[in-house]
Amino acid sequence: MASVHSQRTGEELPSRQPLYVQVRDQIVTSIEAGEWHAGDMLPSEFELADRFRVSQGTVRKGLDLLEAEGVLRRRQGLGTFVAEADDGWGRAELPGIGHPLDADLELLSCSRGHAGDTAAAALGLRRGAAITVVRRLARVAGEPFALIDSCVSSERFDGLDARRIKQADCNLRRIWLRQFGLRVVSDSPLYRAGLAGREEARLLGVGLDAPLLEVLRTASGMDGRPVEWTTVWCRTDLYGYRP
Amino acid sequence: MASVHSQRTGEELPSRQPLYVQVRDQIVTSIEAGEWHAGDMLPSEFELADRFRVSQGTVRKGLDLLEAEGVLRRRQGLGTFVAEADDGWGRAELPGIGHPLDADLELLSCSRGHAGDTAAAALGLRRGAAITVVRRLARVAGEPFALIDSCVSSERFDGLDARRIKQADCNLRRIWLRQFGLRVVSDSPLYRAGLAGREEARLLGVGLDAPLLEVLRTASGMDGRPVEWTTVWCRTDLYGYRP
DNA sequence: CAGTGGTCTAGACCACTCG
DNA sequence: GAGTGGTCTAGACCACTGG
Repeated sequence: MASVHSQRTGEELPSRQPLYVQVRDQIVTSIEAGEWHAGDMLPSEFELADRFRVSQGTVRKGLDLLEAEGVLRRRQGLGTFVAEADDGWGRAELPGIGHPLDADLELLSCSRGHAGDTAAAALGLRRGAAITVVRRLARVAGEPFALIDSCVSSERFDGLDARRIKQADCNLRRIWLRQFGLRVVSDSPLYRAGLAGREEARLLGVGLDAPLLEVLRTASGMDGRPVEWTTVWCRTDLYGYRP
Repeated sequence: MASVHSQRTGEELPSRQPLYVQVRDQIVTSIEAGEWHAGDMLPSEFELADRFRVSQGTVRKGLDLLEAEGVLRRRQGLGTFVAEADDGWGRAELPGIGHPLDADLELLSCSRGHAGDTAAAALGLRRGAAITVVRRLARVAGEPFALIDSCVSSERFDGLDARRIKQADCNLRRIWLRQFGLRVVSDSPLYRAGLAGREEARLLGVGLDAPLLEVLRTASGMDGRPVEWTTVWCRTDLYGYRP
């Protein structure tokens, strides 16, 4: 990797990235291309250094980035592994110091629509652009906990439908990665409190006007551009929400 | 810093920390001891390397940690600077992509009490231990936005009172640092949604049973032990909450 | 035991900021 | 130009894991 241009097809990227960032990007690209799947062990740092024509320390710095982003997991004496794509909707947790609880995801709907002002701004689309809205329900111990609406550009994720989502166990990030070759990372969310409307109350099993936690978040691809806009409506009478 | 024991007074810490962690700890200790204050420039990496008897790369790794924790700020060509202690209660932000808004903090009360189960568990104290509760109000553009209750051990923060808090512009972290020589970092918060009680409604200027965002968070010292337990009640009808 | 990641060093060069 | 942080290298040794 003596030079960016010698290995890239000729696109761009902000002029000149440090080598360790290029290493990071190359590894993400390889994962997105299907060279390594979730659970696979990556070549050793020295092998990667050889492959990318950089020193082992530079490879390590790139791997450090990816571990911090949750893309890789490393264990001393064992190796570096590709992490399972986390759906990233959040987690339920008991307020008194406890571990995150397991939740089951259920697909409620997958429908087409047009971007309103908020969604368009969040996704960098023009107002009225075609979007696909995926509505899911998260259950904890069988009880409804969160209603999750995710919006993506219909153009970018062409062919996204209920069948595919169910096949992927309702894990959207897994679909982005395996079907569309795109690994995303969640941005920092914005939080609000609101009251349950008719629809939310029915789906979450709470009374009308019950207090609900609203979590607003975008997720961006490796290039930093937002590709997913998610709103979570969360009842927190039993559990708290941990990002 | 050939050995931990040669420079430590003989306490403990998990057996044997890496050198760069020891560098990090030494620097925090120096800041807490008042050697460098907020805004001060630290010695260069090479000077620090000389002082700690390690290589410049090891110093850098320690500084990287501190920058990630928000303790230091570094600017290429300029130097490394001690960051202002951030109070860490959070920030208000307009839901449609915008910057965090400035908030004014007002002290409502500073009172003594006894730890309930939650506070005791969160702070690692015994139930009923003496605690000091600081209640503050955050205003955005003059309008009440958040009610912030912070609990600390009265024993550890002996002499904490309203006068000191006002002198520090209601920035508690600044007091922990300057008066008690302790720099803390916020842990990941837990979120809930609730309804405004009589007290919260009055102070925040919302109606009874208005939806409020509840943020629960501990903050821990350099040694990882929790020292501050904060609950934020936040009205989010106008702005969102960003951690 | 061999192979992995984790730490540490010494030295080089670059990019930025200021006077 | 002098001084700073940012990147990169090559090589060494340690600590952990598995067979």
